[in-house]
Amino acid sequence: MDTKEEILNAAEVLFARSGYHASSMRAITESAGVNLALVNYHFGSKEALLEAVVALRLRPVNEVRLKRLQEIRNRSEELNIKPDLPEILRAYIEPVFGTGESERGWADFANLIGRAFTEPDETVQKILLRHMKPANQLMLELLRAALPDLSGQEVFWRYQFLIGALGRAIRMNSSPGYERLKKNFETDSETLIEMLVSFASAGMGKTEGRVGRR
Amino acid sequence: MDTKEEILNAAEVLFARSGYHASSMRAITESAGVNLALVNYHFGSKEALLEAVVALRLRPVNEVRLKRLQEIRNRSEELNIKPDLPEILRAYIEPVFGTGESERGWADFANLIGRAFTEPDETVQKILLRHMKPANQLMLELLRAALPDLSGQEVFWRYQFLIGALGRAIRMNSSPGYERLKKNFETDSETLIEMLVSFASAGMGKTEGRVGRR
DNA sequence: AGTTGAGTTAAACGTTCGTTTAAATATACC
DNA sequence: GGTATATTTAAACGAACGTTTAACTCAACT
Repeated sequence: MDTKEEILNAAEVLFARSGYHASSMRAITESAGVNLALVNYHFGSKEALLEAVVALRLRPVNEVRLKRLQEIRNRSEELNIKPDLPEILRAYIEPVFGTGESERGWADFANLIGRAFTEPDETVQKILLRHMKPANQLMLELLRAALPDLSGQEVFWRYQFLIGALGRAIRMNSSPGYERLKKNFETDSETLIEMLVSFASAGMGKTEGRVGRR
Repeated sequence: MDTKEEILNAAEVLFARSGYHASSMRAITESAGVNLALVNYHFGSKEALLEAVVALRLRPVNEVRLKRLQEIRNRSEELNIKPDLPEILRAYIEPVFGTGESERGWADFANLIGRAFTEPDETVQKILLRHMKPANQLMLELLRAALPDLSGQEVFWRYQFLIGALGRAIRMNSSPGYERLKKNFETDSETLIEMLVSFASAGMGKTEGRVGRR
C-alpha cells in the first residue's frame, strides 16, 4: 500500500527533473525500488501515473489559487471597486511557490509545476492545462476588471507575458542545471515573488503609449 | 544535391511543430521524400541534423541581434550616455520575429526559435543555448548599464522574466494548437513586438519599491 | 568502354520503450 | 487451516527508435 506512494514520489522527482518522455518506466520503478509491472498494475498506464502525480501535487496549489482569486472577486463585487492588480498577481503567483508546508523535495515539486507553464509536449500539456484551467479563466476575468482601460487583446497578451515570466522564474529557481547561470544570484522565494509581482504590476498596469484601443 | 535541403526543410518543420524527440527519423525522411538512411549519410546523426537546422535558421537571427546590440553599446560608450532601455529591448526582440524576408513557412521558423527559449530537453537546450550565448551575454551587460540603480540580482531576474515572456509570446503567436485560445486576439507581429517592448520596459525599468539594494 | 566514387536503396541490426502474461507470494477472511 | 483475493515477480511481447550494412544506380573522367 505504500508501494503506490513510493511510485508517486519517484515519478514526481523524475518527471520534474527529466520530463515525462525522458523518464522511463524502468527508471521510475527502479528509483522507487519496486517491480516494473507495478505501475501498470496500480495505475493502469504511464500516462495515468502522470495524471495521478499531477492530481496529487498540482490540485492543492490550484485550489488555493482559485480560492484566493474568488475572494478578490467577491470583495470587489460587494464593494463595487476595481480589484487591485498586485493583489491579483500575488494570489496567482504565491501558491505556485509552495502552499506553506512541503519543505521536503520542494525543488522537485516546484520544478514540476514550472513544467506546467512551459512544457511543449502535448501529452503533458493537455493534462496540466486541464488542472489549471479554472484558475486561469478567473485570473483573466479579474485582470480585465482590474485594467478596464485596456482592450481585451492587450489584457490577453499581457497575461501571456506574465505566464511566460512566471514559468521561467520557477524553472530557473528550482531546476538543477541552471546552477551555473544563477550562481551569484541565489534568491529566496519570497524575494523572487516580490520581484515578479513588482515586474508584472508595472508591465501590466502601464496604460500610456499602449497599442490597440478600447 | 537538393536532398540535403529537402531534409533540412522537413526537419525544421517537424522539430518546430513536435519537438526534437517526437520527430522520428522515419517521419522526417518520409516528409522529405527521401530514403531513411540519407540523414545519417549526409549529416552523420539525428543530433547533427538538429545542429544543422539550428545553425541554418537561428544563426542569421542571432547575428542581427548581436550587431544591433553592439551598435547600441558602441554609441553609448562614445557619447558617454546610458543606453536606452526600449531600444535595447527592441534590438533583442525584433530579430526573433523575422529578419525581414522569410515569408514562407514563417510560423514554423518562429516556432523553432520559440523552442529556444522554453525547451526543457537537455539535448536541444544545449545546442540552442550555444548559439544564443553571445547575444545573451551582451544583452545582460547592456541591461546593467541601462539600469544602474538596480542590483545585479534584480537585473538578472528581470532579464529572466523578459526571456520567459518573449518565449511565451513567440510560441503563442506561431504555434498551431493555441488557435482556440487566441481566436479573438489575432495579432500581427509588429503589434505584438510593441506590446512586448512596452510591457518589458515598464516592468524592467521600475525602480520604486524594489527589492534588494545596490 | 571501363573504372571510380558519390549518392541512393532495402533490409537488417541492436536497443529501448510501455505493456502483458502467467506463475509465485503475501494478505485477509471464514 | 484452508481458501479466496490482492499483490508481487520474472519473463516475454510487439512496436518504435537511431543506426549500419551491403548491394545497387548513375554520372564523371581517363
